[in-house]
Amino acid sequence: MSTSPASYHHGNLRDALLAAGLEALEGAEGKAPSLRELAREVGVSATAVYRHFPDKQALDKALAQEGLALLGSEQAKAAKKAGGGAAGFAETGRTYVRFALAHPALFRMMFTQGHPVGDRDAPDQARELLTAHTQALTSDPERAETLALQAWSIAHGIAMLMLDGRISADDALIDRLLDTDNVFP
Amino acid sequence: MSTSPASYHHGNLRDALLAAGLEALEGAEGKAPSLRELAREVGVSATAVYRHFPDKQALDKALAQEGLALLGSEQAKAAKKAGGGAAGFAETGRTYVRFALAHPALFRMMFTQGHPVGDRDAPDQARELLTAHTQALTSDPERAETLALQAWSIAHGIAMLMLDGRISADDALIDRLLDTDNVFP
DNA sequence: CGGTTAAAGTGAACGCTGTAAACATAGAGG
DNA sequence: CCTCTATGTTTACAGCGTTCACTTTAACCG
Repeated sequence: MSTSPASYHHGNLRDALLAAGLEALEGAEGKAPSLRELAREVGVSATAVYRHFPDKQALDKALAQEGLALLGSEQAKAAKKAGGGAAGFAETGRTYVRFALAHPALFRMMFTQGHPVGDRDAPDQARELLTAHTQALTSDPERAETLALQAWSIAHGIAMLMLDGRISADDALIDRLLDTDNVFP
Repeated sequence: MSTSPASYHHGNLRDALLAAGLEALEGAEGKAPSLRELAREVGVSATAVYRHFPDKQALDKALAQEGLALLGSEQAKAAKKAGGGAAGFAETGRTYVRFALAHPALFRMMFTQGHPVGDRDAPDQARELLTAHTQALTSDPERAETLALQAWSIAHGIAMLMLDGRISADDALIDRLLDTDNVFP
């Protein structure tokens, strides 16, 4: 399964670009990779990228969705490990913030480049988990949606403020702020 | 008090750049202005900027602090108008989110370019209001800090998610999500 | 008042970026 | 085997942030 080295046609440039992109987003704190940088990394001319993505933003969007899927799967795993229910729900929140701190550039990309509110065509496991969990907490659908958005907001707010260095990125602080005993009684 | 028109020395380039920057951040949704663009706007060569800011990031930082000051003053005014106390506190939250929606690019700049957690040398009225309000709610200092950071987080989360188009930027929704009856009982 | 000095401007140049256009290659199907 | 098309390449352009060497001008001081 070697990456066929010196052929004119790469084989699966698209996947290679996404892989290189994800890797680049992990290293070198916060710096999103340039299109040319990725092309160089993969060993291909810059304009070859345009055979697979209409423009740089499309590439970024694809990376964002990879990130979204990754977050969703991590949350699902964490919730399951915690035994589901309220404990599982709480764990998805912690996982959300920790994910942001572990992959800052990816996380930013996920929301900067993400599809807006009414966007179909993108499965979002994280979102599904959220609504499922809150719907289990109440029978009132509107109340469930409010809870969902409040929970999302607080986790997202903590994540962003920590990423931006406004509050210290401290694991104990995450727990303290997410402690839902008082927030969602 | 005319801006002396065609002199070699501009007079107060720094202020003019900041003003042009703030204006640019208002128009043209989301697009942060380039250094050259600002210089053009002010009628000066690009490199003149470097006499007043060491690099672009310093300019952005200065713009961010202008924004922070603006937010603080709007919050203070809103809190006062609401009569202070808990009602005033609630109003600062609403004002925070509305400010973000009214000045999206500025708001992003404020947090992207902002001074990190331990940064002195920058008065932050918004932050002061926050701690003052939460300290009035409880005698336990740690509890007050937790409340402050939770309140900040939820407001910031709502603001960012709305700016990024993840939840609809709806005024009624802001009130619903910030409704602290259940969040901070 | 005149001369010097330093602050505040200029233009050209560099390497980087995203993107368009015209051209080259190679693998698949008739 | 030949052709067509998907996928690559090279060249080019404008815009970006930034450096460097230079010019202008206002302010200070003897």
